[in-house]
Amino acid sequence: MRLVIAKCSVDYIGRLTAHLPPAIRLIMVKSDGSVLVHSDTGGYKPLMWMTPPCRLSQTDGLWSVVNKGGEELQITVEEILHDTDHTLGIDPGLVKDGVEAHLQVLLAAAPHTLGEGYTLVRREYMTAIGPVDLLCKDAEGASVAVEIKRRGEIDGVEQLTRYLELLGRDPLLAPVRGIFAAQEIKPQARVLAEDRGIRCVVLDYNALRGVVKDELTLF
Amino acid sequence: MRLVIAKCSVDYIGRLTAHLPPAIRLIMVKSDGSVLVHSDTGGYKPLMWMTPPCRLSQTDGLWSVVNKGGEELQITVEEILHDTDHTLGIDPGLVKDGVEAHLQVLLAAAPHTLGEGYTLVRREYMTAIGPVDLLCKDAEGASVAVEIKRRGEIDGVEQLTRYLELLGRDPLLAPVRGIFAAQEIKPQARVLAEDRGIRCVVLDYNALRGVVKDELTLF
DNA sequence: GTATGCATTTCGTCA
DNA sequence: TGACGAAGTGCATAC
Repeated sequence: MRLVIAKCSVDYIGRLTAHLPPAIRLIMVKSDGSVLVHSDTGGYKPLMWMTPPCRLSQTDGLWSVVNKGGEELQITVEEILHDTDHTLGIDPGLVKDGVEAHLQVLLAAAPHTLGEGYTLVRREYMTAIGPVDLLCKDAEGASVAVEIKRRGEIDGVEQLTRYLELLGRDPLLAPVRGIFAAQEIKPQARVLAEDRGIRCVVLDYNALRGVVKDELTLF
Repeated sequence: MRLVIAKCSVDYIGRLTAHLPPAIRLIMVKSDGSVLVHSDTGGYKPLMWMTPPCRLSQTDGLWSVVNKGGEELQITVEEILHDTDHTLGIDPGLVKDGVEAHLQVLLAAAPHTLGEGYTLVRREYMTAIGPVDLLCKDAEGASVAVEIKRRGEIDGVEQLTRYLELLGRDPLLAPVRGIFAAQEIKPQARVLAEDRGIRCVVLDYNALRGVVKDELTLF
C-alpha cells in the first residue's frame, strides 16, 4: 500500500463527471491497484476513488487510473508532502453477527413469538417470484407468510404483498395472511401494511436471542 | 490526519458485532475523530470504521473509539510499523454532474423524445405521496406521468404505480398513463411495468444532452 | 429533527 | 456472469 499526502486536483469521468479543486489530500494506492482519495473529514467514504480491477499510469504530475469500463480518475499532483510504501500481506476476513439472516434463524426457532400456537412450515419457502422468509401456520392451522427485515420500509410491504397475492392463489395454502416483522418499522410502511391487513411485529433482537437460548437450554 | 501502519486486531460492538484477527493494516485517524481501518485490498470500504462524531482514547496498545450511540471500536495494536501525522486543512467541496436530477432536467427540456407531440406540464408534480418526476401531455392532450431513474428496478415501477393510482383519481387529469424512463431497465422491472401497461423508455444520457444542446443552439 | 430517496452506492449470494 | 437484496449502508434534501 502506497500512502501519498499531496496537493492535488482530481477529476472523475465515468458514470458521472466530478471535479475536486486543488487541496492537500491523502492518496491511497492499494496493492490491487485501487485508488482512494481521502480528505481529513467526512467519515468512511473517499472523496473520489476507483475500484479494482483498474490500472494506474503516472507521467510527471498527472496520474491516471482507468478501469475496464473506460471510467477514468485523473489526479493532477502539484506537490508531494509525503510518500511511503508498505507491505501489509493478505487480510484474514471478518466475522459478523446480528444481521437479517440471523433474525430469520432466531424467528424460525421461535415462531410462537409471532403468535400463540404458531408453528413453522418452512424457512425460505420458494415461490415463482422468490422465497418467502418464513411460512407458518397459526393455532387454527391457517397459513401465515412472514417477511423479515432489519428495517421495515415500504418496499418490504410491497414485496410481502406480492408474495401474499401469489400464495393466495394456491388452494393448498389459501387463505394466506401476512406478518411484516422488523427490528424497526417506519410509520409509512406500517400504515401501508395495516391498510392491506398485514400485521406488523417489531422484533427485539436481544430478547429473541434470549428466548431461543432459553429453549435450547431446556433440552 | 494520522496514518498508522500496525499489526492489530479489531472488534466492533454496536449495531452488530464483528471481529478482525491480528494482521497488518492501515489505521487512519481523521481530524474530525473518525477512524478507518483499511486492508491492502478491497477498494472503497474500510474493514471497520467509526464515523464522526466519536472519541478516540488510547491506553497502551488498546485503542477505543466510542460514539454517542454507545457503539465501540476496539483496536488492539500489537506492533506499530509506521506512524505519521499530517495537516491537510479543510477541503473544498466537489462538483457533480450526470445524476438523476440532470436526466430530469434534460428530459423536461426535450419531452418529445418520449413520444411525438409530447409536451411538459410540470417537473416535480406534487401529489399527496410525493412528487412525480415529470407530468406531460401526449399529442392528444392526455396525461402521462413519467418516473425517471438512472437504473430502473422493481421498486421504481411500484413507486410509479402508486402515483398513477393517485393521479388517476383526479378528474382533471384522468386517465393517466405511465412511462418508466431509465438509463438501464432491469428485466424484472420491465416485465412488471409492461404487465401494468406502463411503457418503458431507455434513456441515452449523451444523446439526450446532444438533443437539448442542439435545440438551445436553434434559438 | 424526522422521513424519504439517491448512490460512481458497495457488497454479498444465488441461479 | 447477471440479477437481486441487504447495508454498522452514508448522504442530501424536503417536510
